[in-house]
Amino acid sequence: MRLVVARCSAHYTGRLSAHLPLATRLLVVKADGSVLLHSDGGSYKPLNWMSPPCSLVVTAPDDDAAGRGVDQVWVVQHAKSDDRLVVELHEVLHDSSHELGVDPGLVKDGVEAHLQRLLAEQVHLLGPGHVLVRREYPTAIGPVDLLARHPDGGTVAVEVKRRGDIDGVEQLTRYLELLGRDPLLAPVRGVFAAQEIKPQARVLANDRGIGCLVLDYDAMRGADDPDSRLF
Amino acid sequence: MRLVVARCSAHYTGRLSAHLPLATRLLVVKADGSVLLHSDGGSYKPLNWMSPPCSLVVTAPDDDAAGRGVDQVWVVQHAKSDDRLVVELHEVLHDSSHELGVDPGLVKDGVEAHLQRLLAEQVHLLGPGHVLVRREYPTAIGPVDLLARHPDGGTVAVEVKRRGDIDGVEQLTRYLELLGRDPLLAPVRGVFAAQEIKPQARVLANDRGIGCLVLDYDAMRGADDPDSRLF
DNA sequence: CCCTTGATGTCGGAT
DNA sequence: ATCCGACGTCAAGGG
Repeated sequence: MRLVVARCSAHYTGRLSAHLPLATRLLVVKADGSVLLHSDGGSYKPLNWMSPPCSLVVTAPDDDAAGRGVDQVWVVQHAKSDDRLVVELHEVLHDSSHELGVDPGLVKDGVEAHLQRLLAEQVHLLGPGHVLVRREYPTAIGPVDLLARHPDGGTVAVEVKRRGDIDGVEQLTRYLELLGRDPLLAPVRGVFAAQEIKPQARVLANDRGIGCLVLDYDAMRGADDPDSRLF
Repeated sequence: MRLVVARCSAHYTGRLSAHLPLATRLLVVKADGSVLLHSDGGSYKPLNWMSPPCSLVVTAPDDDAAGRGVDQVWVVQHAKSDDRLVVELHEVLHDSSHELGVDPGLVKDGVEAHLQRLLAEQVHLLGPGHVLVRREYPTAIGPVDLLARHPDGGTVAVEVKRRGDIDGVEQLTRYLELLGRDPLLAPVRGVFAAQEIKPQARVLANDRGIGCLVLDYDAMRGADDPDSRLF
């Protein structure tokens, strides 16, 4: 990994065209040739970048560029598309290289898949007497997150989201329409389950006769395994 | 901006919990206190990070951590949520600070707004005899990208996207339903215009009687102003 | 390999 | 401030 701090300007052309005026920025060149241009603020997204696979070629400036005070020109070309990033470095304030090695990568916990698994284990949260049929119940238009038997007969289709917005209700609606035609399943009720349900989503769900269930992730995780709450 | 290269491990807790095993990484501390942990590969997204507003506190390791070889501990706490990133630095290989100043920011071109403007100017692409009514035609549920008069009478509502997927067709369908009730506009045809139209979106559009128009951005830009193709 | 969905999405504009 | 949609979205999982 190479770290360069320099006054620079940049042009990107590809899916759009973009230009960065002259300013002092951090340039990161990773081992795979990818390049990031960061300013001293904002979030983790670089001002400009090139994703791998790509190649970096450093050249001397032409006469015109040299006249504008350019010290060196970086041309970063994507290997599979015509995306191209051209950086003009005017003044290099820092330049160092470092051997980092391969990263073991991030270990995650707590995403939608986990919520889905927990609700499958705690299907009683849908109401007493519910029995899980299966997770990821397949349909022609994609898998339903959870399918359960309703104690009064019929079936309950559950869409699980971390944050429940209107799209999730639309998605569940499409499933319900399809599943409702199956005489082995009908009648099919719908439940929209999420850690947080947006008001608009709740209104739409109610309007369509879909139930809403707010999931308490910490409580569900605690019920699943008290020890795992420690971290 | 502070750049540190160090062997480190990290824990994040917040919207999820995540762990980074010990490895050599780049740590970037920006002027606003935000922190990025980058490996020497992957994309522009860091392995772990904390977005502003947040505060960084560097402390000495406790006895247990010191026993594991930890040299210093960074606690990065988000100011408005309970998101927290804890980094244990085992060995610092590089540490430098740099004054970058404020960045003037990115100048973009070529997004959906530009496509919309070009199609408004080249409304003949909808077919001969079409006349533009207006861009951003207001409705109760939001503005329609383009509204035009059809040569055979009635109106054409156009949804413009860079990449046309199923959501855009749904959006246009809602507009058509609403606009069709207006006797001054009816009958209202729909056209889904995008640089690229996904097969599923095309099928759905056809099924609903909505026309599909693939936009050639370069050609439209060239027709608009040949010089602007140079960059 | 293409397609679909989720994301600690991020980011910007409008309400 | 919140809500909503676009993004050079990226990245992972399934057919």
